Amino acid sequence: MATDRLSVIFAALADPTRRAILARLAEGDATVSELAEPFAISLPAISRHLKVLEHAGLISRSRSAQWRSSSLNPEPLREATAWMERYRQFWDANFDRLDAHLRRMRQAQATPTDNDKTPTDNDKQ
Amino acid sequence: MATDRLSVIFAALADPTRRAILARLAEGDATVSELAEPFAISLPAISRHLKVLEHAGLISRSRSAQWRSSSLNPEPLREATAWMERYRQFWDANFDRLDAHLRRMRQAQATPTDNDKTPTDNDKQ
DNA sequence: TCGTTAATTAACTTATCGGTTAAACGTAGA
DNA sequence: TCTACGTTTAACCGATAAGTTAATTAACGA
Repeated sequence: MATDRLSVIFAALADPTRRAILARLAEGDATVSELAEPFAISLPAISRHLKVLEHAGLISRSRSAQWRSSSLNPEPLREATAWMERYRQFWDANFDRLDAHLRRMRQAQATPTDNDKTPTDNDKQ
Repeated sequence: MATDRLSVIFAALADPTRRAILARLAEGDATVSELAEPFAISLPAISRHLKVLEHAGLISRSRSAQWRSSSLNPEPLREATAWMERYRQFWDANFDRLDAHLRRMRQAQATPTDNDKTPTDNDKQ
C-alpha cells in the first residue's frame, strides 16, 4: 500500500469492520473487547484493525489498568473530505445545493443563491 | 479486500496514482496514454488502475477507434463524502463552519451563526 | 504469589495488490 | 492486405493485508 498520508487514511476506511468501529466510537470511547463484541472475528484481528486506525490517526488510545480505551479522532476525515471537496462541483450543480441542505438541517431562513463556481486546483498526487 | 460498495470506493482512492488520474480527469476526458504520460509506470499498470477506478464507478469509459477515453464520474465521491459527513460534527464545532467556508468561496456576504448540532445515526457497516 | 482477565505479539496461511515483460487484440491507414 | 498504433490480457513476482491459533505480556485481586 502507498504510504502517503491520504492513502493511509483512505485505506483504513476501505474496510467495513473498521468503519463500523469508527461508528461505534462516535457514540463514545470503548475498550478492545467492547469493540470486538459485535463481530465474528477474533480479538487479535480486532487488535490489528485498531492498529490500522491508529496508524491512520483516526483513533487515539489510552490505557488504564488492563483496559485500552480507544477514542475517535476525526481529523483525518476532515483531510479526506477536503480532498474530495474539490470534486463537489462535479456532482452538485453548484455549491448552493449543499448550502441549501445545511440550511434545511438547521431549519433556518432562506438564502440567496448565486452561480459563481470556484475553479479548483489539482494535486499531482 | 471487502467488496461492499463503500469499501471498493475507498480502496480505489487509497492510491496516489489513481487520485492523480482523477485529478487529471477533472480537467477533461483523456485517453489511456494521455493519462499515463506523467507517470513512470508502464501502460498495463495504468490500464489496471483505470479498471479499478471503473469498477468503483469513479470513471466511465468509451471507445472511439483505438482510443479509449475516460471521463470522471463523481457520484461515488458523493457517497463517500456522505458517509464521512456524519462525523463532521466531531471536527467542526458546528456546521456553520462549512457554511462560512462556502460563503467565503462564493465571496458572498456575511452569515449569521447559530449552534444547533444535528445528531447523527450510525451505520453498522 | 497465583490465577484471571484484557490485550498484544508471534508464526503461519491464503488472497490480493501493484508492478513487470511479452503477447494478443482491434482499428485505421498506406 | 499488411503494418503501425493504442490498449488490454496473460503470466509472473514480491510485498502486504486480513484472518487464524497459540503464546506472551501486563495489571488486578483473592
